[in-house]
Amino acid sequence: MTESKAVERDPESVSRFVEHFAAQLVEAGLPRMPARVFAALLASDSGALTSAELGEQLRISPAAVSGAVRYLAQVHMLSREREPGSRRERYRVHSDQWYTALTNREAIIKRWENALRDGVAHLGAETPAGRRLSETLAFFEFIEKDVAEMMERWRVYREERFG
Amino acid sequence: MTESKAVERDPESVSRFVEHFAAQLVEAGLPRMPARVFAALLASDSGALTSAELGEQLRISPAAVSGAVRYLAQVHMLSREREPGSRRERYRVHSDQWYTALTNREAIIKRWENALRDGVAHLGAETPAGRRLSETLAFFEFIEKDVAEMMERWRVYREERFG
DNA sequence: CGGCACTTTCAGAAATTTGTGAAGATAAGG
DNA sequence: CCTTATCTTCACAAATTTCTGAAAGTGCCG
Repeated sequence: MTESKAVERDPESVSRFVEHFAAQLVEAGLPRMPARVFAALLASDSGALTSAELGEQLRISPAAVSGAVRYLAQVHMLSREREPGSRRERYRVHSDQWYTALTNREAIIKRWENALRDGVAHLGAETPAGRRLSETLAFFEFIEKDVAEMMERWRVYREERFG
Repeated sequence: MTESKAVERDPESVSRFVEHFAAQLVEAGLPRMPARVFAALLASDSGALTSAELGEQLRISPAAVSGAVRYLAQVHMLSREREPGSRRERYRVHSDQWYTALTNREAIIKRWENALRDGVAHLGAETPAGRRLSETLAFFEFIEKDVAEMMERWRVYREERFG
């Protein structure tokens, strides 16, 4: 080590990580601003930042912060906290919260399942297309149950490894 | 039943399903044209259609079909088949193929993991932010292993239910 | 080889999405 | 109450994405 102190938070280093990780999230389908805001929170020491801090660090307008935060709250990747005795709000990532959010394609999958059931009904369960749809549907139903169990296993594992 | 015959493929009915299901896929982040093409294939009896058939059914230009197909092939949601003795190509959904494609966020997750490892290294494993990143990384590593096992269970289950 | 039946590529028009500044709400503190 | 700090909403400019028609490949078949 060339540094004598424990690691200092080098803003540029943090920023590099934030932008890089955000880019990966964007590639996975998250809109740009929400991705950047989320990455910034993830890389913060406290796990929570104010709108002003986010705006400054990411060089974006309050309006952009507001929009990104609304998006993230909606998909449960972040929660809002009121700072008592101030109108300043604080946005936080709760680890568990966002794990579930990620696996919480559940709502989406539910709607896929419904659409598929419709399809089977309209096309006829005994047609080739109907059968294909049925199998797809069965896949999602299977996955859904199993994912729930998997998350349970993760909670157990996490408990013993991270307390 | 008012119809005497087994179910007839009512084009309008098929189209309704296709558009509806495609809409759900779009909401999950798939681009519009690929979603429509994929849904059309899913709802076809043969499970495979030519470019011309797709263009006609969806009322889109050959160029649009070409673009959508390229996209879907790239993410392994479809395979191309040459019709022997013709330059006509046939695009097919293989059931299993697209299950794996869906869970094949794997490639994406790999890159997330790498970005997170970088982050831990640069921010310091013993900082609060570093620890948060580590835990997130552990989550993905855990998930990854477990998803593989889950897919194996699905294959077994599918075998016995659908042959 | 040359025609034909398809497919892909490309440049640009049209639609959509994003981010901003400015104006409007909300509520704490004097 | 009025001021001030903070967040949200809105209308619009800018960037990006999506589709199309037209032109250019590609390779089967006579």
